Amino acid sequence: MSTDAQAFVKEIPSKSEQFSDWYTAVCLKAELADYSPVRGCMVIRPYGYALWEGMQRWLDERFKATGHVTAYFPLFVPESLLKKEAEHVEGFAPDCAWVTHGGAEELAERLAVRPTSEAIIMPMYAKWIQSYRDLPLLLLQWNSVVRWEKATRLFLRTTEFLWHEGHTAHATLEDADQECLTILDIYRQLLEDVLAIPVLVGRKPASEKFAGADWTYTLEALMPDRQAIQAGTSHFLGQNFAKAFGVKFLDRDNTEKFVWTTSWAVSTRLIGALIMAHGDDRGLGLPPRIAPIQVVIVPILGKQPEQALAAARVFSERLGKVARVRLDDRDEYTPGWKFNEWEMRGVPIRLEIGPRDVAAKAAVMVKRTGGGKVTVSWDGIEQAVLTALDEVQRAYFDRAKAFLADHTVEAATFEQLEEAIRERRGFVRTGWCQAQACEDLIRERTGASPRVIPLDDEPDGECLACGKPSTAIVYYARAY
RNA sequence: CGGGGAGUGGCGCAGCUUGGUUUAGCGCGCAGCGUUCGGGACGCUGAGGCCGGGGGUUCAAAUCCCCCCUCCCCGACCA
Repeated sequence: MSTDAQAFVKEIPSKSEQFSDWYTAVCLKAELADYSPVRGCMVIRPYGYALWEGMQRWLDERFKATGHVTAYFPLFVPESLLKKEAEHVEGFAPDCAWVTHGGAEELAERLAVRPTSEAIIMPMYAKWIQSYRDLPLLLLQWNSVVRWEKATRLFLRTTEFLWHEGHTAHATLEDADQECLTILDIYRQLLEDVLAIPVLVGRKPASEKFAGADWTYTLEALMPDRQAIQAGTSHFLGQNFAKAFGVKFLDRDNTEKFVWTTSWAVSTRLIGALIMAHGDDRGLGLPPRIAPIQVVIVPILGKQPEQALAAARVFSERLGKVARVRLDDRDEYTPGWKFNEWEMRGVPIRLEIGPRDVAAKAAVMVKRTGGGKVTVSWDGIEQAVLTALDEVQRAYFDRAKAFLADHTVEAATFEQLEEAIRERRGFVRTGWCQAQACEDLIRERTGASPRVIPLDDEPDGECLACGKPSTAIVYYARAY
């Protein structure tokens, strides 16, 4: 029996020793996703999709509260529209999937399957926006986009992926920039408060900005393999798209002006970040605020299952009013099997209810983050569970935050930066003169890219590449 | 896109080097019945496979040759 258990555990590779294999195994075994018959495209299974729905619900509430409304734009982008903004087409056209036929007929103009939707949305904005009274226009859509990636990984990079994309138009630069920052902070809250993933918040260096943007704000998280992952972006598009698509409005002063636009997104890639951030050798680990099942109740059935089952049902109903609860009353599996199964699926809290508990009017509670079994009495079990859920949420965040702190280092010299990247220390904080040549040199010599220029960090020291006084702080890392 | 590795019942694999006693096997899982149930239970019975696809070589191909597809891992580029 114990040897079987060991054999089973080995089905999930070690997270610390075989991170990539571990990641793939967890995605598949926890039934978050599966491979599809289409190259590069994954199937998001119900348990994985429930994570996405959780993010959607949380975000949608904030988007609505900040005045955004949801719309839907076409899947296809005519090539002529995609080409209107020069930098944009250069960035995205190489990775587009193209529709060339409708039925048997060849199309006069081929259609890109949207890699992002600016180019199909802007013509509509040109039509809808006439006056400053039409601004700001705050729209978003929930959709999928397609980018013909060469190498793919479940959730982290797939040919088609799900996201939302916000597209807003404003009368002034300041309004548009403020919009970017408002969204950025909503994203930060999603990452930190819900997904328990601490992030660095800032701007992208020019080389990493969105194709067609003036600047891009970003959230960068550090994964356990010490690679950075871009967790969300908010783009200040300036008047680039407005000018390319002729989106103008008549202002109060009776002069015609181009609008200022933004676009922003987070994708199902966040599910990948979530898996990597909190899982362990037993499988998935889910922060309670995003866990589709927060509490699983496992009755210990034994010879006289009725009593334990009856108590479990009562708990299920009571706790169901304050948390997302699953009663696992399947009689074809033993309790031990279920314990392992639900741990592998990352459920934050488990309650066991057996004959002993019924006799003592108690239940055994176990947190996914550790601490062993504790006995809780039936009275006030709701409060005990809610407290435990908070503790698990905090434990994940604290752990991730400590990891980030432990893997953020300073580099005062080029050699230190080189070594920190080579040794995969994580984020490396340095000064930078913001010259492209210096960035290129560092990229070439170390393999690291500048991930983020923090918003709230004053420049100090010198640029490691050229020795001139730095004009910005930048965090380097290897990245997904 | 380079460099490695892999495709054999649902999953994990063996068989391939040296083609033929292999009727393609093992473990897990699955179905039925019974016994079990506080950390991946057990017995009995049973179902399930044109060996990734296509071409070739041969009396004979899971096994040898060629082409293609897909996936995984390690690197270079992108949410």
